[in-house]
Amino acid sequence: MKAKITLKDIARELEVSISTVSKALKNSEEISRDTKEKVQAFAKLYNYKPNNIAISLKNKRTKNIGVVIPDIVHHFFTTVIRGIEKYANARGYNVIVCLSEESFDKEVINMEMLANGSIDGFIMSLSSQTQEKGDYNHLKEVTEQGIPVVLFDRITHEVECDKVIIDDELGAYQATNKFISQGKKRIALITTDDYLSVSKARTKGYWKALQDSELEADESMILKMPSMEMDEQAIKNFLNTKNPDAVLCVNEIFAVYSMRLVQHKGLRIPEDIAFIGFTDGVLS
Amino acid sequence: MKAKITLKDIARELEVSISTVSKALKNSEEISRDTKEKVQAFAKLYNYKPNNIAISLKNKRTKNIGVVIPDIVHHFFTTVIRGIEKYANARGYNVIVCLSEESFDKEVINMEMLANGSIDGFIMSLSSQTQEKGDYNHLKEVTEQGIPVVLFDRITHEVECDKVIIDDELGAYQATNKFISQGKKRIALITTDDYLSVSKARTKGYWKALQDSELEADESMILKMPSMEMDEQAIKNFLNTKNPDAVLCVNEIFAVYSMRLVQHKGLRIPEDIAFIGFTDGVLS
DNA sequence: AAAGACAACGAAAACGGTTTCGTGTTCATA
DNA sequence: TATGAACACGAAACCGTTTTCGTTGTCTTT
Repeated sequence: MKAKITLKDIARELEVSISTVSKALKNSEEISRDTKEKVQAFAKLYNYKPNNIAISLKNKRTKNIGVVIPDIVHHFFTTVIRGIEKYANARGYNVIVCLSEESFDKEVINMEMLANGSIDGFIMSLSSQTQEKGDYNHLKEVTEQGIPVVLFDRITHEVECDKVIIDDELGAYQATNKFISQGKKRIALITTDDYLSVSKARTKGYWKALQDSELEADESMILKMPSMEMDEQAIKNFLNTKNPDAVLCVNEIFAVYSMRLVQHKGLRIPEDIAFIGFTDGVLS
Repeated sequence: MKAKITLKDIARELEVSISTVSKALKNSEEISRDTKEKVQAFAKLYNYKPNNIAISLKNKRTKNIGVVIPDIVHHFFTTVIRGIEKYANARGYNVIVCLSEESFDKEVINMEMLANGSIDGFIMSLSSQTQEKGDYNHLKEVTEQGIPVVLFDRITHEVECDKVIIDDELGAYQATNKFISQGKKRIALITTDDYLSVSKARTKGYWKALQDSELEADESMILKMPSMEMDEQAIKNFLNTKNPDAVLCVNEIFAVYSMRLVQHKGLRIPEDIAFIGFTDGVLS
């Protein structure tokens, strides 16, 4: 086991000072050609690599970026991580991934851990519990400390920071309009509870599209699932009693389950009943 | 913007030395009750949190663990990450995720970055290119430096380190036997090239099961896809010419595509043609 | 009253770098 | 010959901690 070599080691071996070694490796003008070559050759020979931690401490920047998301076994979030990682890596940054698992407490703890010097900035999507609770003090604290935060997808407007979202309201509006223009009359929506900002926006877009049309917007055509857990029975009942000819689903899962249910009933898709589901993941 | 407070700040305000503050916060016996209370109260008031980087430098451990995987938009790998993250987090560790994107060079670069002090250990699954190339020097180097490495799923036996795998050979063997016991005669295998250790093991298990049975093992019943890219035409041709009554697929994707193809042909599953695919992901 | 014990604290080194600011040579110039 | 650049290098501070090893002052003991 050969331990990592440090500036001090090189300095001792070559009988120069640490400062000289440091400068030589940076190709500083102050160091003579001779010395530089000697030092650089030695460093290469022993495969010297500066210690990231020491540099971080000195420069007060870690070249790490913290990504905090509610869930990782999820096509959307992994796609985002892949994008972040690619971009970050090309710029010499590393990505620290923390999972809140939809829990407020975990989100807070994770952020506090990372905020104590481990990262230069956050990219995050809020946990459902956080959105439900409406408590964003942990976010405000880190921004007040000067740590940049970027919120994506599950965001809040109560914190001053950059945000990146897809226009859920517009998307739902357009999807619903598509149904309308196809002559669908009984357009249902299957969504989750409103505490998820995306669901809320999509519901809003759906509602608006109906109000802007001749069709009447009917609260009872909306099925709000209390959690992300699948409740086939609830969907079944809903579809049977409301008998829609078009269904907008706020996510893939709901769409796929619903489609299976109506297929079992012998209905044709999309002639008898049409579907649009959000996010174009593996299931689609 | 209120900057983070340091030991030095507290020491200055309270007119004691840095060492006293440090000890007081650690509830050291050498510090008087009075001083400890004063320091601790002040620290709490100003929300003092020690700087992770400084501690890392001092202790020579980062409480970070590096996870290097080939791909993240993948049910299996995300499930693993979730498991790692959960376990790590409970022990105060953070997870740095690096993606090799199946590239040898990226894998090497990522590991070198992390190995310079950023992490205490690696958990990784090899990129396909690395397995193809058979070059594991980057792994050997970090282990020689005393950095622990754990390989999972896509492993190699050429590096001395802990490994965690599922018994792919046994799994394939049992799956193939299941087909045989169901009376299937023409059992095909759709796999990738052998450089992926998992594919190799699964192919071996398939082959062994056939040899152990009365059925003849026929090389031509094995379709080797040269890459992970889907080539529908190749599968189509294969299924048409070989006309199997059972197909073992080394991954979900192959299975789903193949099933769709035969469904289009009007065959019944599993009566006319049965399928078994590895990994129980979203697609399944 | 001198000596030792003990309590409470501070100085300084260390982790591994970067960077500012000397300092001692050598050499050309007035 | 004295002056001053220019050159090549080293000392030391600094980043924020931890930790060892003094150094005080007070109190007890003989």
